[in-house]
Amino acid sequence: MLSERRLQVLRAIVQDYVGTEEPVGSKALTERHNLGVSPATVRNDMAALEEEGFIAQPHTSAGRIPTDKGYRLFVDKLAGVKPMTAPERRAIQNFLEGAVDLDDVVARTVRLLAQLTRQVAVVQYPSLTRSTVRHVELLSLAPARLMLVLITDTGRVEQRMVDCPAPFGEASLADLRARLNSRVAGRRFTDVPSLVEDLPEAFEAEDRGTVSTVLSTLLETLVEENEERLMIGGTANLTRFGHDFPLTIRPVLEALEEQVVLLKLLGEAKDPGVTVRIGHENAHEGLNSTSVVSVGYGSGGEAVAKLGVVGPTRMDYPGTMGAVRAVARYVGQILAES
Amino acid sequence: MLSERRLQVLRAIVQDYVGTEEPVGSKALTERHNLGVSPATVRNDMAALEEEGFIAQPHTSAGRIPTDKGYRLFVDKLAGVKPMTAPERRAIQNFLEGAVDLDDVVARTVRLLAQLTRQVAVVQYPSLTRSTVRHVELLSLAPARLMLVLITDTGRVEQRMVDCPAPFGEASLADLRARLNSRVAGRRFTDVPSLVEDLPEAFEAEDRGTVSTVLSTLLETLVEENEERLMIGGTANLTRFGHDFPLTIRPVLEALEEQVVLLKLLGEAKDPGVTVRIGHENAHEGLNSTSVVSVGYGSGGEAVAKLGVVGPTRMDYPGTMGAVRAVARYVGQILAES
DNA sequence: TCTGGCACTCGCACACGCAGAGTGCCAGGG
DNA sequence: CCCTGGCACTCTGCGTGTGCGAGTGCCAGA
Repeated sequence: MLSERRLQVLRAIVQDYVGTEEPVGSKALTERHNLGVSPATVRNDMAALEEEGFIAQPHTSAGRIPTDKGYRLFVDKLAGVKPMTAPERRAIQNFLEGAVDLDDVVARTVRLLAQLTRQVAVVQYPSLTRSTVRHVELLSLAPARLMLVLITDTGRVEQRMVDCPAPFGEASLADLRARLNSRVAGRRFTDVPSLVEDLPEAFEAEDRGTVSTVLSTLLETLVEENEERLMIGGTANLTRFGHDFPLTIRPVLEALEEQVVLLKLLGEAKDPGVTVRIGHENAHEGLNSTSVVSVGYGSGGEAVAKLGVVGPTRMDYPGTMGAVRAVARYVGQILAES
Repeated sequence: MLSERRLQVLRAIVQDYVGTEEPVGSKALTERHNLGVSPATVRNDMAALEEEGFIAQPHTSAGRIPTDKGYRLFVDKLAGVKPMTAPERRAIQNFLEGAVDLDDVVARTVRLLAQLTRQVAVVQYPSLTRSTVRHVELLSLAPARLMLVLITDTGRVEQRMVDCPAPFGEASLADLRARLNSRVAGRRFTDVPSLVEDLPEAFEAEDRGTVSTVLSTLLETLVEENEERLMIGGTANLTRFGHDFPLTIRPVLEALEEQVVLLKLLGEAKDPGVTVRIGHENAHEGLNSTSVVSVGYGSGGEAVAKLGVVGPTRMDYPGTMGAVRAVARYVGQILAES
């Protein structure tokens, strides 16, 4: 186990490196933080920390920089979450309250997060599986062609075309619409399959094919749309990455364009609180030199989606975590109100 | 007026510079293109071209590079649009045909354009104003709260909440729905206002307030949604920009995040054919070192939206223009079919 | 266990010199 | 009149060499 002072040294190294972006040496450390010991002692501690793999030196006779393992220790043990100040909170709230619809909420959240953290922000649209149905609408576009519209309690709208096996009369349509809504309105998506199972039986034989088709389209929508959408922003902040960044930035931009990758990234965060994945902890190798800070948010007590930021491993973890947590909280409030 | 040979020299300079990304000198020019004259002669021509502002040298005793004005002349007079090859056309068609809905069409188009041109692709969603109404649906969510859903012929769906001044019965709702659809279905958005003008008069006095509210919401949707959405992709291609690119890339990324800027950019292109805006011709100064190649596309003969690419001024104009034009054409076809 | 001292190691910035590419200009020839 | 070959000049990029400074590791002493 590392002594208390060595942990303090590590903390100091992380803080200084995050601030200056330059390897930090023993002398500078003792000057900027009053550790109460001399540089020589700090050097010994550094040697030990390096031995354990928490810090490394880019070249012999340069200062030390934290490794992924070092950041991990820092995040887990040495740093808390820095809460937002009262004015910041107010600003967040004001900014989000101006939103007019779900798209706008998400768009504003992305911009807000990017601005607060000065990093790349990623916000997942509220997921369908955990939300509830507000309304299902069926429109007849042609004799054997329907449009299915699904409206969720988070304000999301999904539409699907349905090609019917047989023409479907207006009366049957109205009947189906009414029955469908009385069963599923207000219910959770996960409950829908069992609730509509026996619906075709209530109809004439000639209509059953169409009813089944409509239902299976509805169920498909619930599942398929779990390839959920997300929005990203603040990519201009990537330019603050580092000096050598043509090489660093490219894979990151590529990864950010792959929605699948990002969704997996956010999905991996299982904690109820803020999750941090540092450098090589990220499965996708394009993101090996980045850290991802994410958290779930939701309209009720429960998380319906995730949001987070992607930035260099050399980031201000306490501040970023604080911002992410605060934004998630207020977005949740906004969603609950609407 | 410039002599024929001088134009050839300019063309050769543009082609070589685009290929090599390095200033091109008189000797290299005569070697790579058989102009039939000596380097010395070419030097004289270059001096003249520089005098006129078509080319410039980064430093004394370096080769020449084209200026924005040089590219402009090249695009206008010296180069055509390079048509896609047959296999390329087939590939485009196949790729786009797999799309399942409008979002998917746009997403695929973006990826396709980015891949073909190796640049940043921008695709505007088919605009509302020029498309026609397929269906208007009204749903009652609460006694005095309706949801208005608008479905366009391009498959786009917009929804709006409507708070009614008075409760609105199911019968009135069905009536309004029927009347509304019989008037506007299949009609152009621009025609809608005059078509629904007198609708409230057909209703009982107590319902007129609500009907008016619904109508004005509908009209608002048409106008307001002209803050149209768009999708971008291929930002990773920005890394191919140049050597000094931290400085170049930042404002570009910033500009790309401002939807307003991009929409204005695309909107400026008035030509029926492919439009090219080179370097400083772009109003937004973050894009002063980029060129924008754009074109309108549409489901019928008429353009309902724009798409294009953003890349360095040093780009392969004929190839890019060909790719943009071809993609626009096929997207139009796909939209017409669906 | 901490401290001060000391020798050592690198990386970085800067200066120098050289080779190569490109230019402008000029006088001569078709 | 236009083109050509030649010539002197300019500038960039690159490889080499040197000095400085920051930082380290180790050791002896408190």
